[in-house]
Amino acid sequence: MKYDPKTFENKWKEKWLNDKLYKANFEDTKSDKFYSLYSYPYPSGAGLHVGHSEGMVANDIMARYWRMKGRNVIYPMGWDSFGLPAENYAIKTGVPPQKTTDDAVVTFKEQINNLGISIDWDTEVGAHWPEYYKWTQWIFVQLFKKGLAYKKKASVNWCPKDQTVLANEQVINGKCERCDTEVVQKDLEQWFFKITDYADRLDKDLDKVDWPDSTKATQRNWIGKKTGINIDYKIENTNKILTCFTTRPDTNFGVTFIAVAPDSQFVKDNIQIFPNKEESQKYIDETSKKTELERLQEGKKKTGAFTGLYAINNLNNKKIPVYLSDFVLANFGTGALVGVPGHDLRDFQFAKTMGIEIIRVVKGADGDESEITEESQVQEEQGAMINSDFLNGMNIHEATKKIMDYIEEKGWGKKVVNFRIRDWLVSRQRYWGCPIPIVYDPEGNPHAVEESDLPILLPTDVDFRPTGESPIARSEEYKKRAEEKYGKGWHYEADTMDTFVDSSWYFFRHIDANDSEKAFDSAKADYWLPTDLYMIGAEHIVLHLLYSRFFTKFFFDEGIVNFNEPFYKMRHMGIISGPDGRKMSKRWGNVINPNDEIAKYSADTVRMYEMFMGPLADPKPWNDRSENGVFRFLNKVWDLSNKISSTEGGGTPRLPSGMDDPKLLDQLRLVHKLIQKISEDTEILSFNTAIAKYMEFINAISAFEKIDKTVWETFLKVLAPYAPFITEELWGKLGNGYSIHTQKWPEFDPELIKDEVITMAVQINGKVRGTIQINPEAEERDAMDKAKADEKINKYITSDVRKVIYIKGKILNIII
RNA sequence: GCCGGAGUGGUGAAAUGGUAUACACGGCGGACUUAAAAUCCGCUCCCCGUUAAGGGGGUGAGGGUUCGAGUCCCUCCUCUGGUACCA
Repeated sequence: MKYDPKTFENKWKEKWLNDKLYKANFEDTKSDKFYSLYSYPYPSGAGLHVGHSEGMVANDIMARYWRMKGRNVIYPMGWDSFGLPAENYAIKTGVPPQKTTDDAVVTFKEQINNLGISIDWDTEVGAHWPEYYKWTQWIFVQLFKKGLAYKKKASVNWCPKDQTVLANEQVINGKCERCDTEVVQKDLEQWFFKITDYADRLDKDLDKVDWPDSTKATQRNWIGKKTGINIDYKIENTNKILTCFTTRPDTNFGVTFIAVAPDSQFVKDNIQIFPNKEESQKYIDETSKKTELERLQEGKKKTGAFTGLYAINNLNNKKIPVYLSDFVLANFGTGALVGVPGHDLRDFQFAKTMGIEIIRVVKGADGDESEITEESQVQEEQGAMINSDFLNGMNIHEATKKIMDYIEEKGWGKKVVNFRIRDWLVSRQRYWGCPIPIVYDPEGNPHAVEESDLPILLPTDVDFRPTGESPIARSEEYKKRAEEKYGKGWHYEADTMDTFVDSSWYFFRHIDANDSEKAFDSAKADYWLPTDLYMIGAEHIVLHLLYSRFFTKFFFDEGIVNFNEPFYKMRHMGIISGPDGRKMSKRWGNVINPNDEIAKYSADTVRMYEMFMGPLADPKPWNDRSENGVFRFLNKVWDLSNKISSTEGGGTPRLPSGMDDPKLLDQLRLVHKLIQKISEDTEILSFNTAIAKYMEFINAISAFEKIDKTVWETFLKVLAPYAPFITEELWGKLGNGYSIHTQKWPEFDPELIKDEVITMAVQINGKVRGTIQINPEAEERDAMDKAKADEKINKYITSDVRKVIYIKGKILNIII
């Protein structure tokens, strides 16, 4: 009979589901556990794509492997089901987001099951389920109570097309990450989470986790920890102080101006006393009209206005003019900077434009001490100090230390650490999200909704069309609900939460998904978390991780959990491009749908091909022909099952002692080596090489007339995590009880993986001249004898042997 | 600019400092077939050599460390991901 997956894949899928074969054991809190987590997908109408399946299969192989190794495994799945696409679809078609989403979830589940992904569906969660978002709201309330959720009027990024606020992280080059529309600035009352309180820990604790270095670097970059000093400058003829943040106080003798952000607090407070008040106001008005994009596009072209104020540099009592300029950011540092045009490119550009003096305080390349007139002379990163009084001669790093201490001693400033990261803006003026559990009294003061009154359900009587105001503000039912509950004039917050709030804690809910009393059980969380393998697309490495880590640390501080990092080991799957090498897209017609591939070949083929394509993390193109190669492999596996010798195997494990059949010994050697290699490769997620080893095994074993039954059954067990369907089917056909997936992972016998002879390369002066057959444990003398006995090698030994390098089992190198 | 990652056959890719190119695809030749598909067998880095026996070269470029380098170090080039008036 031929390999015909259609006759059994569906059967096993149904049976595994009905039997709940992959149920996590929540009673067990002692065994080693394995939490296999795939970043919960957004259930889009397009269904599962090959990127999803790639990550899910990787998680699945690990889950299946560790189950067979005896660990208590949880492999949950959930839905990132709030968000813009469903809402935009509703605006276009009138179909409620609820329906679109629920339909998509059905499709996703079906597809996941078709691939044989071993999900415990009892742990399913969905961001849009009231029983889930009740607890998202509960978390908001906890943050609010601790002062970590707060409201403020802020200049925010506004997308005119989506009609909503965007987080800094969602603005790419001044454009909306979702629709590419130019983002504008708008002043609005918004809810924020105070993630900046956690900035230092978010940076430091990256040392604890096993993540790709690039991911850690990106996180660190985003957090942007900067050590520097805030220096106070007296403003001449006033009692005002202007504080500037700098990381390079070593260059302070080269300061020739101060620049202040036009929208900074200092300017707002003191514009009245600016000698050049009118000119300043004009500049402020001009710059406030610019969009983020315009500001960026100006690039090197600096603009500014002189305030008429002068600050005093305590170091040398020099008068420094104070300017306004929009290259200074109001929300970094103190919103003001000391300008050192000789040693900062931007300061140089500004000084040139405004005609400000430039002083060299660091020697240039090759000790250049000449006047700085060209951009290329601006020395930033290294060098020795000059024109700097007591700092002269020191390198910039020494000088930085020295002057920081000096300024602090004198009381002119204070060392500080600054972060690039901003508080997390969570308000969204959209419908399809988690309602913010805040109610306003008639005076407009916000109050947290009582925990017993959660969840605040999303109203259904809304008009989805965006107007810039949250759609649920126009719900009559929502208005009435608040007034009935709290009295006339009271109303609920009409904004919803950023969907990143939903996804920042879903992995906590998975381990206690049906708890109606609390968000999750602490003891369960302490047992199951942190996750043991988190697969996530490289596109999520900034926001989602930062926010999830923030929540985890908050829970830790609240005493809810005893760990402070949620994801121990994390890996990324590389993006799969179309067969033409281009990004998969409807536009190019190169989208591969896992469903079609399953129909064409089999679920096992799709699984194994996706793992065989290359290293998990690498980007790689789809290749239908290579996929066919994996299908051929599975066909061979199927066909070889007909070569089982039932008389020889008999189901009793054989040991090498007393073995009389050399062929059986050879087969045992093959399969035990396979166990070893597959275990190794699987544990380090080297799935592509593991599959190559299955293929080598099949190529080698097919040379035998008959295959021992025990050997074959061992092979099936070892293949089971990668190809769950065919192995289950063949396992049963050989008369074994259901299910192969609950079998114990075979252990290899160390005696059987040793080679008796290996082929060793022999080098003469480092050049390979031949090979010898030798026992890997043999001594140097044996190796030399064998080498000399080999005519091809011996003919190169033309003079006295000066030195011999012999490494057992590796190499013989003869130096003459 | 800054921070990552990567450059190996026609292609996807393998190689704890130890025979570079495993495994697979594709290609070529053969078997089976009326034929095709499927399947099976052989060859397949480049150059010289008659197809052989033999050599020689070769992992983006150039240096270095080493008995020995795709792998480690330095300089550079290219591609790629992220990020950017962050003081």
